[in-house]
Amino acid sequence: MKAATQKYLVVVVGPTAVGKTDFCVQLAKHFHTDILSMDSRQFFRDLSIGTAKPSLAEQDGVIHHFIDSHSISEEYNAGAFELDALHLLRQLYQNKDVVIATGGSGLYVRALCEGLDEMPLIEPTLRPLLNQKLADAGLEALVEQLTQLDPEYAAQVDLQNPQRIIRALEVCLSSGQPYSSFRTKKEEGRSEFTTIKIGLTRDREELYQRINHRVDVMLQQGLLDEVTRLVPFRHHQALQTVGYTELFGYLNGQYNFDEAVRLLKRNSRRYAKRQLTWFTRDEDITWFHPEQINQVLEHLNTRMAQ
RNA sequence: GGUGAUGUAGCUCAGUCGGUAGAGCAAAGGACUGAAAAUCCUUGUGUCGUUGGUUCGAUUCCAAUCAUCACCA
Repeated sequence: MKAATQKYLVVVVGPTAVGKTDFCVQLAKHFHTDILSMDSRQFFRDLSIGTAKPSLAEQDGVIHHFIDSHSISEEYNAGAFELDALHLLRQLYQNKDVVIATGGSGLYVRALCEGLDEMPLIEPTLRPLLNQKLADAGLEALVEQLTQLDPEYAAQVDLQNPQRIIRALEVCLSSGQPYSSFRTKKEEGRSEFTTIKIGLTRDREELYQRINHRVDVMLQQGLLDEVTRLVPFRHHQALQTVGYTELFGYLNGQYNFDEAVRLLKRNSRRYAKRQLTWFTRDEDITWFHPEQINQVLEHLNTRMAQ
């Protein structure tokens, strides 16, 4: 019927180092289309080696969006990404039927595929204040404040997680309304395009070997130099990142270089585990091994014919 | 060949004056609505090297044996 005008977003997710980049470049070439990155750290121009950002050679002529799109001094977040990415997709769909989106940041993937609830603007001075209160008065004080402003949310959040509590308080204090009143979970979905989600995974042991090896390669490529250059910016949110924090610790003299490498590998493995925890919960994802490109193409054909 | 030490969780080790064991690291599982590569929660059963002996009962004592290490020849 309207198959000719149907638009598709092929979403490829998976843990770090599983092999998404190479896989997606192949997919993009097959569909003669672009890649939209959903990776919360590859946005930043000054973070390259440590984020395993695809080099120009690896991009192999395929246009990658949301890579090198921001400066580390910018505060970027999942809500802004949702708006920017949707805007870009509308442009791309003017002359493409398929776009590939890939990344490992679960919240950003959700923002693009499902959409986040609309939230009020936040008064930017609040977060520093609340962080100060956390340091001075402790978590209990924040919990108490939240219990008064939004008892409903207080009953369901992890009350031991300061970031969750502070975010909720930011919303409550900025808007004068409880955070929970905005969390309507209205299942927005996307009417403009059809999303097909592909998950890439490997045996845990194989994945961990790849992670360990990739860290060694990053170090050979000059990760330590990259991190050293970024020391003046280490307090930016963009640099609260695996690969950077461990080497900052070494440069600070907190431990020796071998220990930094050990921590870097370990934290990368743990990050991969967290990604898998997030993605395996998503029942819309169909899982493949990165070498199963032909099976994936078959799967996509079938889905697109429906 | 002799003497001594060691052999307990994936790794490094502690411990049980005989009542089947616990730390650190590693690891596993989970949560997640604008900080998300962030943040937070939970999780320790392992032939106590092997085979015998003593004992109501042995990982703990004794003997033999194997392995590893050190020293002496």
